[in-house]
Amino acid sequence: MHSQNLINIITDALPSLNKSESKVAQVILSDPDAATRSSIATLAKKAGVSEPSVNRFCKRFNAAGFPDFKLKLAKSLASGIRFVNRNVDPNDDVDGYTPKIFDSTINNLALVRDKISHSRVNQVVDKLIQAKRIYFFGLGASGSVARDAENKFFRFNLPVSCHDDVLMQRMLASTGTTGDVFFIISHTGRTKEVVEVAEIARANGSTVIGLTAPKSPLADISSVTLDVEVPENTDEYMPMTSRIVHLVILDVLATGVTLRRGPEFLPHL
Amino acid sequence: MHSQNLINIITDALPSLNKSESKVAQVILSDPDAATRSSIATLAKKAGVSEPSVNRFCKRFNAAGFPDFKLKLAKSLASGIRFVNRNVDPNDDVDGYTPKIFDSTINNLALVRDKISHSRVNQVVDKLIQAKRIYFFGLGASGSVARDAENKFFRFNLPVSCHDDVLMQRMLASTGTTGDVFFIISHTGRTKEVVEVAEIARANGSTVIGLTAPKSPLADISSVTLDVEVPENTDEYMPMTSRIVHLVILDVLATGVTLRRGPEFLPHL
DNA sequence: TTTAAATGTAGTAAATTTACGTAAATTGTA
DNA sequence: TACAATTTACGTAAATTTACTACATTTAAA
Repeated sequence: MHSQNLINIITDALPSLNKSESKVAQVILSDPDAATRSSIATLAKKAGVSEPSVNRFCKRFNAAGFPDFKLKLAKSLASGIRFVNRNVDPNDDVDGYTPKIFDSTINNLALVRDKISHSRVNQVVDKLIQAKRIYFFGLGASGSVARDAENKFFRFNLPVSCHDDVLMQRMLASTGTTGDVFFIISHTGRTKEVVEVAEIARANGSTVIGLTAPKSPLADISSVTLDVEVPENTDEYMPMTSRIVHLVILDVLATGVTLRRGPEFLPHL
Repeated sequence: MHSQNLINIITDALPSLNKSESKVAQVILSDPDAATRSSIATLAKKAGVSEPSVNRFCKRFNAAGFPDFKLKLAKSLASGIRFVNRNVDPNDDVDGYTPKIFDSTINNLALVRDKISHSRVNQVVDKLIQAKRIYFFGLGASGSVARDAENKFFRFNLPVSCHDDVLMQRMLASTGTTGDVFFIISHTGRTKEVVEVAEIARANGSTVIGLTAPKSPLADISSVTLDVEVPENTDEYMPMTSRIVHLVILDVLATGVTLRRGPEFLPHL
């Protein structure tokens, strides 16, 4: 938990708020920028609550009062991230859907940036450096993530390979031994085939790293899990952003490995 | 155009200010953060001027009034920290490099979000819908981007394929005809082989869409170019973020195609 | 039914802005 | 250079808006 964004904090606290507080929260989240420009009276009216309720809301989030809260909110907005996660509308034109898709991706990245466990990242970097051999596994959309990872790590001169078909994955998992690392990427962590492969690998003493959803079957069976909690896709037109998050996490891991190994292992481009 | 930092604006305007205004400016510049937290009265006292002078100062800098000015100042302070593209330092530990890599990716996405030509996106969506067949081409890191695109568009039931080896690309380009769309992805747009493939495709009357750097050879030869101007990688430890930007642009295109074709073509998951 | 928590009302204090008047600076003219 | 005319800068005080506090009422929980 690094520089937590006020808007994320409010979103997280949403379920624990009482009636009038959540009304205030909704108004603020629906248009945070407008909130920074309005007075306590107008905001209270918009939310259908009294002015002191707004004030109490602010204090609940560690602000001295309403003006201080607005200031903090403004700072949160300044990061170039528009947190209002508007869904793609079937009637949207280019001007509509283009920024929405960018914003949604950016938003999810910011979320994971603030939530990802640094100690887990460190653990995984350890495992990758110690690995005799690294296998990147993924199916479907995660297949191209695995391929990207292979590409990147190969340039670092690490013993890697990548497989996106179940049969090959299963075969390799069953011939793996201690010292082999199976890096398994999955959005849901619930695909039967993927979990089975992980089970086989672990049964043979290999290390399994899961880049997947927390509390999923794959997460449970992995030696180390990198949890990626990306909100459910509520909108059918909105693309799956977990791929992107996975890619960036792999960038982080690659950087971690490079830094740990020192400059003499830098890739030659 | 991004709005310049308020602190820079004030510094620049310093010589053109009159007596009391420059007094106010100096107090604000000496400690901008304190300024955001103080009232108009305390600030006026500190500067040795009257309260309306402070108010007038704020209005001179296009603020509605003092509170609005403080808000803008706060944003400038926050964005100064966030937008500074901090590079990965060889001595960084996990807590250092992890947020830096996320931030760098997020910043680039925000940049392209604000710069991408919506009319170009529309043009490309047109071409993709009209295409008899779509080929996604990429080499190296762009190869996995191409694969991801194939995956996505395939689910929309479009006639797509993906190729990441030069020989196959060249072969397909030379057998392409009018109605075929070659979607070529390249970070630099300067790889000799990639440009050649584009040339061959165009010579045979096919449409070439370039997802690449502006003013590059590939951009020049493409029928339509989607420019991705991602700042040069100054830091050797910082991963290439253009891949991610490319993926998101492909998400945008896929969404555009889906919306244009209507709900009956929605992919079944 | 009692108690505690949540929310609202009304009054007050603080902060901000406006209107207006005076002083300073600038300009033009003799 | 001196002096009036005019503009611009600045401050005072009043008006207005805004935010906060103390207390009352409602609502929910025990």
